[in-house]
Amino acid sequence: MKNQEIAGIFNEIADLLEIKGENPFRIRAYRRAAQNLEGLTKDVAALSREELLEIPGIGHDLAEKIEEYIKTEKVKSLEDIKKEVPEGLAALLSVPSLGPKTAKLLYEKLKIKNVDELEKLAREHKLIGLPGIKEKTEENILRGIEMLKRGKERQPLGRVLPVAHEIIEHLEKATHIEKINIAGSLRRMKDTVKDIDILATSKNPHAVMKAFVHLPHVKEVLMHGPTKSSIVTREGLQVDLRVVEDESYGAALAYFTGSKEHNIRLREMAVKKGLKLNEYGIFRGKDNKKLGGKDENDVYKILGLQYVPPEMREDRGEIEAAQKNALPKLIELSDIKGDLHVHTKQSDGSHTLEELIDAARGRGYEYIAITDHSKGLGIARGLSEERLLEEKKEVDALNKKLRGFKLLMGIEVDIRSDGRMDFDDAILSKMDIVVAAIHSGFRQPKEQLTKRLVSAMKNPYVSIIAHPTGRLIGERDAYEIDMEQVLNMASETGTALEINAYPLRLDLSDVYVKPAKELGVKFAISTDTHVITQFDFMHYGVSIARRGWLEKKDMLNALKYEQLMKALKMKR
DNA sequence: GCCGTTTTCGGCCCGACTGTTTTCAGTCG
Repeated sequence: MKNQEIAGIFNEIADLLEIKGENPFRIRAYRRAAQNLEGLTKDVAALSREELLEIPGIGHDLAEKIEEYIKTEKVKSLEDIKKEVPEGLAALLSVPSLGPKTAKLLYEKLKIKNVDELEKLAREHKLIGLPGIKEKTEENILRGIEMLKRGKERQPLGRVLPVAHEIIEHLEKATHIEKINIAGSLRRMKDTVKDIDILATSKNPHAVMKAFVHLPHVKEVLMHGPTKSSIVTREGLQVDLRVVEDESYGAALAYFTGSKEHNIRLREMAVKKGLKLNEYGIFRGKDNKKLGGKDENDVYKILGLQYVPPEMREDRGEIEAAQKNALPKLIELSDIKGDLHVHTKQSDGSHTLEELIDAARGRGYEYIAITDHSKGLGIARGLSEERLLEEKKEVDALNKKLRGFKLLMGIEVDIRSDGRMDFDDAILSKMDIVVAAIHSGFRQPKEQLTKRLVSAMKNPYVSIIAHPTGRLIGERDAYEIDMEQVLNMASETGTALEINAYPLRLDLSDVYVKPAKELGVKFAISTDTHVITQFDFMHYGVSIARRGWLEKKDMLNALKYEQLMKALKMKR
């Protein structure tokens, strides 16, 4: 799929146009088109001109550029702008506090073409004296460069969310707050986030702001205003806090939850209805009468929309669906009846079957699947055929004793580098459930990796593909696979895909979950638990599922035990 | 550059904070 490449090109054009000081609406048109291409489930290369024009934000001009790129691997207008804007200058835009106007100024006056040159001249205080630049601006640019170097990559959701909760707890203790909530991409539960946004109401915003910038977490105060402040924590996370009146809390929450693209669509709708929408409320245009804003749902209701859950607010079609009253009823944590990927101390887990059962029951589950590693994964003490069958005996015995709870006997079978399963079918057929996964050969060519997954899915006993892309956020990129082929094959063979809830994995990513659902693929959200506290990661997986528009009916482990067993037998 | 139950031309989301100004531009979200 060339979708991402073309989206990248449109974003690049937007960056360059920005430096050129072009019409901001034209720039936005490129960005919006890029965003829509990224979220597109079909391959643009396979679309006709008419179908291209149906994509929101794509008109004749951009459709032509898409076709041009598919044919020639180039977009001439981009090559042309590149000749006008010096190479590397666009990279200056990635420095926080430095925008297109300043970038252009720096190039024109000082011939600065990249971040290194910028840093050198800023340190030598050569920027001071340019129009609109004095000591403070120079300091801010240097600080921006530091931030860029330090916090380049986005942080995994699972690392940031606990910090956010901790800060909220501290704030509530330190000062008088009425309501407080997480907003931003963290509330949308994106798999990685760049900063923490918090929204609160209070009778005394000044006191809240003061308490905030003096929290023990604070390493640096970036901004300290009467209703809005920003700090950097010792972990290097930026936290923005905004305080609003109770009357505006809902509108503000909607506004600060974003996404930006979702908000822009809402405001456009408001304008068309003769209304005005901002973080203070939703107002009638002619006399500015406030129509709502205390509750978040006011905004959606008055715009004639269904309430859109935060995880869906990405402008990936949720607004159109909400207009038609056709939003899916998203899966919830309470729908989850069990965990289908769990390790014991037989392989690389830390607990006995009994301990795992207790922990699972404590979380209200009806069942869990025991899926230790297979023999090929020596490093994880993978089980031989004999040890596997021994474990199965134990599981059978426990199942006879247990009341109101079931163990599924399973295996996380390794998909070998040639695509064969680590156990033969005779063994796999004795399992209730088979979870297959790639654990090695991540650097094989795309074709080979795809072939391995396809061959696993064709095996009648393989129920689920675990962590389908193998990524470890911030540590290891996903291995390369032909995702379209994998999704099609999952649908065709009736093999479910795992949404691995381990915070560094969150794999399959929500970007692929939605297109997979549209193909009819089934899913399982699993924690891959090795230590019992990891059972609590389930909610991260549920969030990814919700971001992918999944419902209860899409999920294997939302089924009751009997239905689940029936579903698992269907493929065999 | 896109888009049209007010339009095929003229709109296009809105406000806080900072640093530089002396009324506002730039940046950010």
